[in-house]
Amino acid sequence: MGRWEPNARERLERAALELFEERGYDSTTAAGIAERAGLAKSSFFRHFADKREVLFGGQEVFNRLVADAITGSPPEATPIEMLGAALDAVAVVFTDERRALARRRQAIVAGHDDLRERELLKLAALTGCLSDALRGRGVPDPAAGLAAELAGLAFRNAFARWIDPANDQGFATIARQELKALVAATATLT
Amino acid sequence: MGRWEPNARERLERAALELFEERGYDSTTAAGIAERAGLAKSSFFRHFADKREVLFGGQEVFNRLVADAITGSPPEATPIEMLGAALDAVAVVFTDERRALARRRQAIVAGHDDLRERELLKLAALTGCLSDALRGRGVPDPAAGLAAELAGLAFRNAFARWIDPANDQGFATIARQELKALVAATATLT
DNA sequence: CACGCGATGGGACTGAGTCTCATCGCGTAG
DNA sequence: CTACGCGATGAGACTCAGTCCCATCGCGTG
Repeated sequence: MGRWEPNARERLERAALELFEERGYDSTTAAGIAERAGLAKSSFFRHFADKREVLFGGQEVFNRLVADAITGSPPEATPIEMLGAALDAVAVVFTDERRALARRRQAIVAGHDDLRERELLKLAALTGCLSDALRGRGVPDPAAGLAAELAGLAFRNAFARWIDPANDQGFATIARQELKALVAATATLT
Repeated sequence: MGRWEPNARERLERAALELFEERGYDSTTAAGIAERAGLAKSSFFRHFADKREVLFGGQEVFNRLVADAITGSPPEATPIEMLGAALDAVAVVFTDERRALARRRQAIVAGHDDLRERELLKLAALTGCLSDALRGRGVPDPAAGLAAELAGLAFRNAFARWIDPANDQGFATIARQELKALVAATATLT
C-alpha cells in the first residue's frame, strides 16, 4: 500500500481535481477521493478540514505574502502603491506553469455554489489581512478597509483575465492594469 | 398538533434563534428546531435549503429593493447618488423595532465560521445586484463593480454601527455617513 | 532491541440533507 | 352534502460529510 508514500496531501488534491472533472463535485465522495489517492477516508479529513478545502490549499501562504509586501513597502509609499506591491507579491504564485491548473480548478469552483461560497471566504480573509497590514502602516479607517476592497476587486478582475485563454500576459502585468483602471474609475463616481 | 397552524416559516426562524442562543449553533440540530416549532425535520428542509438559511431569510427582498432604487434614480444622478438611494431603500427594512432581533441574530452569525461564510455569500449577491443595476443605468466597467463594492463596504460598516448598543441613530443616517466617509477616503489613497 | 512518535487504517457514530409515500385539512365543483 | 383535488405535512429510509477512538505501522533514537 501507499501508506508511507510521501506527498499524501498533493495526491489527494490531484485525485480530487480529477474526480471532480470526471463525475462532478456532487457525485464525488470524500471516500472516493481518498481511495484514488491510496488513502482512507479518515486520512482525507486529517489533511483537509472539509471536502471543499481540497481545492483551496495554500491560502495562508497568500495571506502572508500580501501582508509582508505591505509591511515591507518603502516608508513614503502611498496606500495604492502598497497595494501594487501586494499584487506583485501574489503574482509569484501565479506563474505561467500554474495557469492550466488554475483554469481547471476555477472551472469546478465556478460551477458550484458551495465552492463559490468558500472562495468568498478566502478572498475575505485576504482583504482582511490587507486592511490589517495597511492599518499597521498607519493608514486610518475607513481608508484601510476601502483600499483592501479595492485590491480585492483588482485581484478578482485580474484573476479572471489571467485565466482567460485569450490572454497571454503575466499576472503581475494584468493586476497592475486592473488596479490602475480602478483608481481611474474612482474619479468617475461622483 | 400544530400541523395546520400558520406561519410555519416564522415559527422555525424563532425556534432556531432561541435554540442557537440556548445551546449554541453546533449543538442545535435541524430536527430539534423543527420539534420546537411543532414540525417534522422534513418540513424544516421544505422551508429552508439548509440549516444556515434559517438565519438569512428575506435576502431576495433586499436585492430587489436595492436594484429598484438604482433603476428608479433620476436620470442625472451620479453613481454615488444612486448608491445613496440604494442604502436608503435598504433602510426601510432596518427599522428600530428590528434592531434587537438583528443584534441577537448577528451575535450568533459572528460566532460561527459557517455562518460568516454564508453572510459573505449574501453580501456578494447584494453587490452583484448593485453592479448589474448600475450597468443597466449606463455605468461602465470597472466603475460599476467598484461602486458596488463601495456600497457593500458602506453597508457593512453602517450595519456594524447600527447594531452597536452605543448608537441611537437610524440606519439611513448612518449609512449616508459611512458612504460619505468612504468617498472622502478615496482621495487619500494615492 | 526497546521505545516513542507521527501518520495511517478501520470502523462506529452523529447529524445534514434528499427522497418517497401516505396522510391531512381545506376549498370547490357537482 | 359529497367527491375530488391541491398543497402542506409526517414519517421513515437512505447517502454522505465529518468526528472520534483505537489499533497498527514505519522510522528514528537511545
